[in-house]
Amino acid sequence: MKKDANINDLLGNLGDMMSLLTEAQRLSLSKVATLHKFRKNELIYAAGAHPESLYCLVSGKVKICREGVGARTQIVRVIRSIEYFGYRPAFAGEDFLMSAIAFEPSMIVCFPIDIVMAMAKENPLLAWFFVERLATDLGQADERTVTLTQKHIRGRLADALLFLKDHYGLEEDGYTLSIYLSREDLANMSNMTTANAIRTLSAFASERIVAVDGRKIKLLDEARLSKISRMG
Amino acid sequence: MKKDANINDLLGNLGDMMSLLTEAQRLSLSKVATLHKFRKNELIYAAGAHPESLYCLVSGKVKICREGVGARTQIVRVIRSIEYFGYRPAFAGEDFLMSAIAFEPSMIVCFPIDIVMAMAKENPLLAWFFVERLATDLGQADERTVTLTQKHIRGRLADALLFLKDHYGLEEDGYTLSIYLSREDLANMSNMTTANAIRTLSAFASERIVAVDGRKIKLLDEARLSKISRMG
DNA sequence: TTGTTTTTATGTTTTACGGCACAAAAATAA
DNA sequence: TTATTTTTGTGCCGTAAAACATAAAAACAA
Repeated sequence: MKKDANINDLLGNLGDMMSLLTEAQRLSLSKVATLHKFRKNELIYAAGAHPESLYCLVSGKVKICREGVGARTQIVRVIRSIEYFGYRPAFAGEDFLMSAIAFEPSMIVCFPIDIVMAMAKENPLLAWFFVERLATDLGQADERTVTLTQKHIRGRLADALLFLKDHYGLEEDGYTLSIYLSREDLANMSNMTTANAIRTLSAFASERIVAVDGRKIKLLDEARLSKISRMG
Repeated sequence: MKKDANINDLLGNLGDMMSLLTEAQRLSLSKVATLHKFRKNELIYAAGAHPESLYCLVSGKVKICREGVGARTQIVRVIRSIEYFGYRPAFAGEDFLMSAIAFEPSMIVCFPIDIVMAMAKENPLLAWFFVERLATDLGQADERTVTLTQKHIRGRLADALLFLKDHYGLEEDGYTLSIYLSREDLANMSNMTTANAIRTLSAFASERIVAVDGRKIKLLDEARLSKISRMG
């Protein structure tokens, strides 16, 4: 984790949340904000740690994951820029349940979470900013539980691919997912073994639903994917 | 759903949230609050409906559940008195994803959700009240996903039993769960078929981990249950 | 370059759990 | 009471997906 100096250039771009603050709050937050760089696969925070910061991903991509039974990892959420994360445990009065790891080189601004919490308890718009995000995430978490427990392997992988498209988008060609994941990460998103992620992705490729070139995945037939996601 | 009159007696007991309001807010909310009674298994709200109310369970017990793939129901959350529920979808700008159903005869106070939201956007303590609850629920939802997807049947049922104990408590004898669920409900909490819930509960009984008398379940050996929950 | 680790790929075996069928028992209704 | 529906309890069978094994390919290091 490398600390950097030119942070004030960035604070203006942390948009949605910053605009909810009073001038005084914005100023006092900017004084305690710190900028950090993470390399690919670098740990940002670890499950079990005590939360100290509110994180804002400025550039790059981040996964939030949980070690489950017998070292089986689950990717629970993924973060894109510009998105805030890492605040839930502090708000619930808990330590981190999840770890955050950079998918790719990432720049992150950190704010002391106790300061943010104190501000939220005085600034209803800031508090409501988090209400909306938590409410949305909770809905997604519940949906995800149903998906992961009730759909079959093909449906779960189809869901993961569509989710990645929705979240990180496509490249200029309009087909290629703009995030390149290992088969293992794909498996950890879809709650299956790596071997099954490989097999199922190959099956999709041979059915011309996707095209695979290493870690590049082209979604050739989103309608089929949606159907697989819904059906089985 | 039967509407009732003696609501003002109750509003004083809706404690934690009410105490966060200004005098004016408390007064104006009390004017629009309504009291409703639900019989056992009566629907309180249905998935797909547009949220209109904030619900507060005054007495009774409620399950929040989701119809999954092929009519397989999941019990996602359970509500005890006095607890607020049904606010998430409105806060996220969504319709209900879940249905709420009374486990047993229940009394519920309803407040118009748009009024509550308007108040929260002006009253940071009220907003923070929901932040804390949403943050806690989100943590539980994520944990639950790992449990349901990675643990085996015995572990999942053990979890459900311990969860029910934590949430609804025990009767005076110190052993009997103070909620009587059908095997089907137990299955829907643990993500398994009814037949497997019956089988596994019988297994626990023959191992003297629990004692079963109809729908009454005594937890004889919580340590074993915790161990089963952790191991598999 | 060559060696080493990681990732991808595919085949085989095993098993946990769902699906189905069918009683017995209990709850509810007539 | 008797009839009917719902819930509980077991057995058996099929299968989806994990576990295991092994090899090829790619990435990375020396």
